[in-house]
Amino acid sequence: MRYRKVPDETVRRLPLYLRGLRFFSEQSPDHVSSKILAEFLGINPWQVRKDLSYFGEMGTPGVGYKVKTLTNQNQRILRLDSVHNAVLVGVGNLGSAVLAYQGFRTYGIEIVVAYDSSPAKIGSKINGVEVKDISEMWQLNELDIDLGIISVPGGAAQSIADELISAGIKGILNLAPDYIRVPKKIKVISIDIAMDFARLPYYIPAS
Amino acid sequence: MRYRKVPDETVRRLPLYLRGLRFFSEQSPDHVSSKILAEFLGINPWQVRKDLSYFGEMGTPGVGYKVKTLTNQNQRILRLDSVHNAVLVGVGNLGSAVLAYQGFRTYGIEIVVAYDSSPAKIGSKINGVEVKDISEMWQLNELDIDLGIISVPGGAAQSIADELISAGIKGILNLAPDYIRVPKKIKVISIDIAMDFARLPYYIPAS
DNA sequence: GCCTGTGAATGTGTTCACAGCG
DNA sequence: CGCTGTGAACACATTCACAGGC
Repeated sequence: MRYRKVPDETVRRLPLYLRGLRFFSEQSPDHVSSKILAEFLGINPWQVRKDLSYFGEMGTPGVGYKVKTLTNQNQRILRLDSVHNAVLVGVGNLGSAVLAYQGFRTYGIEIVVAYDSSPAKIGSKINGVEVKDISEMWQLNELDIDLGIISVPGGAAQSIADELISAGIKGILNLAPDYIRVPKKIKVISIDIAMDFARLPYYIPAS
Repeated sequence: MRYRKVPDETVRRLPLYLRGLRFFSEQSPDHVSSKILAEFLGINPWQVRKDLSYFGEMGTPGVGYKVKTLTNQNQRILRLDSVHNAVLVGVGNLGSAVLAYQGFRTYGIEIVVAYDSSPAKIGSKINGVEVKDISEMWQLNELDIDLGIISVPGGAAQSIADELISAGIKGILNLAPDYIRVPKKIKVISIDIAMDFARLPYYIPAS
């Protein structure tokens, strides 16, 4: 199966494997089997094997996958082997929470600067990150930042995205409830927590 | 195509259509076409038509879909036509942000109580929602709550999920980076922002 | 002429079953 | 004998193309 196109769903699961590998590396073993890893993550063993096989032969028959090696390979594939700097725009409730959240660091991603339009917030520091005036976003060009997080209210995301892109950002995590139109070169991943929450009742049998 | 099984991906998009419909209802028109709606949401017209057709004939050829009617139908399908009460567990950064976030209300979901283990937080009110001691979660049984949000640190989600389920919760939005094992009757939707963010560099061409 | 609804065709992802290595 | 890697079978989702209603 070498050299076949990697399914997007496989890419989506790569960070999940990283999460599992991190867990097992804190435990004991040198090796994990697809079965053990899958069980921990709540998926099937053959899915794990198939996913990993897209990138070459990663494991050893009869033994499993070497935790450390697989972690490194996985990080390299996701380009998480080098540090990525990120900018966050919109220091509201969600934006502040994201700033305070340490979870990105474990993947080698660091938020180095934030922007907001509210005078009350500009100049302050949240979790060690300086909040600057949104009208100074052009300065981003000077910095080595390739990722952006948009956590502004609905309706405002498109113009922020445009600014981020013209400031050289290559990938955007969009937390606003807006569809944003971008050039093909730019990758957008959108999360709308309210939308995900809203489909939960569908699955609940009538009370 | 009547009476065929509704694809999960279609259900996932229903709240998206609701988002679009809300936008257009604030504008002018009685009707929207699949083309207009699709363009606003960043998807294809035929996807919109196919999705909606699973639930019967919703539109009028030559005219489009009636905004108000489609909104009502959509809400009924998602069971968002009645109010749902929710509980949130874990009033950290993310949990507080979610409490303060108004976005759920527009879907008819209301967080009515929160729990945390930190004495500093217990007894306080965040955005009008009282924070109670996590050891009192059994009291949930008394209330009419069917949804739960888990926003505790990684590693703690499973035990919280167990408690929520034994307190009668039917659906869980899991924001913690944990896989949680639940009975078949219970629906879990998991969001791991860090994980989604972490696959962004994969799509960015080498700098 | 415009727009919906939908079978058919296509594309994509998952699951299976097993050959082959350690 | 356990576990990986993978073609093949299957399941699911998207896209197309167009018949038919307004």
